[in-house]
Amino acid sequence: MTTEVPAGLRERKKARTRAAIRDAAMRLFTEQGYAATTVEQIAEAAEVSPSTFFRYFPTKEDVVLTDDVDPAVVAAIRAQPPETPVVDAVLAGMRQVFEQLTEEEWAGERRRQRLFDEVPDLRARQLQQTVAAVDLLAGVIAERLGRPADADEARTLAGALVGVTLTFLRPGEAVSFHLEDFDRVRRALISLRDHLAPL
Amino acid sequence: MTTEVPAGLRERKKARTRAAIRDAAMRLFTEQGYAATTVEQIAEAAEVSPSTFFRYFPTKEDVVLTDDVDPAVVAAIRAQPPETPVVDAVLAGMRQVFEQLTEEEWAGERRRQRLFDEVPDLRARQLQQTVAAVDLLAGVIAERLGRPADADEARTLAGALVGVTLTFLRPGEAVSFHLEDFDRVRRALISLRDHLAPL
DNA sequence: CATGTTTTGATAGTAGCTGTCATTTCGGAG
DNA sequence: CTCCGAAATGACAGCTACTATCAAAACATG
Repeated sequence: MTTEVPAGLRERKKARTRAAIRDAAMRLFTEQGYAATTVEQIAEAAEVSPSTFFRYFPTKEDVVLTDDVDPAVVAAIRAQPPETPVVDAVLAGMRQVFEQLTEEEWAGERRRQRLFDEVPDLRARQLQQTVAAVDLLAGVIAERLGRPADADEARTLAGALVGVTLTFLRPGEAVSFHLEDFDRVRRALISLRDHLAPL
Repeated sequence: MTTEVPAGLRERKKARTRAAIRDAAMRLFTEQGYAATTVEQIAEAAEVSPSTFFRYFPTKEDVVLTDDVDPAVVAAIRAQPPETPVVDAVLAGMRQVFEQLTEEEWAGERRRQRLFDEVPDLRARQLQQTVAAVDLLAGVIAERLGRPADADEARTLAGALVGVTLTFLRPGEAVSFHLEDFDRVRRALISLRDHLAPL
């Protein structure tokens, strides 16, 4: 996402090492599969010691689990004009971020997604991140509604939105997230509203 | 839940062994913590070999992850009169199942929940189960709506309902799920509906 | 009781992850 | 440029979850 070049030589080398490890790992994962790739192999391919690997990534899983889009989405939502209704602001924010992704970033995302679909452990972890995203989202929503951050109202809306989004991000689903998909989400939300009418 | 006594001696012994392992594990977990308890210790406490442990539970995590309530909820929803609106049927189904739990079962649930709150790995796995529950729920909802099982409409509603429910089952929340909590969920859904109105 | 099947235990091995400590690499002060 | 303190690295040892294999024991059935 936002690629800021850090100052010190040390910092830059660290960033390079980190990238080298991740690139090597992703390459090996796609070549031979996740389970079949050992940390030792990754370390060797990245020309570092296994110790160093674990200094950069606490677990083998974490190599795949770097996610910068969620915070970006939150920022984009926050940037929407305050008179926009909450749900529309959320949809617009998501849409903006996804539209700005470069083709290369999309490719990386797709590779990651494929790994998630294949490796149950990774999938479990990703879900955890998703749930964390609910908190983030609930925070922004609460802001917009002028409620305290832990208001039931905000948390419910966030939970429902993420729940619905999850529904469209299932394994096997093409995660393209272009205009047509947003229409689909919108339609889904409308039908949801109608089902809630009898309450 | 439904405790059916199996016929053969072999089956009964297997059930007993399984229970012994789980009981020993849960006891040790609460005594010394999850991470600090090794499979070897559990096996010893249950008077089986480590090999046997892994025959009964594929991973250490699975000892904690036995869930019989989700299917029960689905069955209860299915048992609601067909003229009841979907959302009400779901709420009623959940409520019935939770009301039928014995105090002992509640205690076990609470212990499990505490472990989930403490151990991130377990939490991740539990989430995965939750997502699987969305599928189950979507199935029943589709039935009621007379739609195909993979209809967006059903999946959306299921996703939203589970998402909202998740919101009220967070770490730190008291998972009592009695009448007052159901009112809370209902109110949350009503506010959700109102926020979806502008669409 | 004799048979075949299922369950179990022992053993050995792999790999993820942690901790420690000496060595190297880097940034800044003189 | 040089020296010094701090940070990064690598080598090593160790623990534990998990797998694979195979022989022994427990059970079911005739």
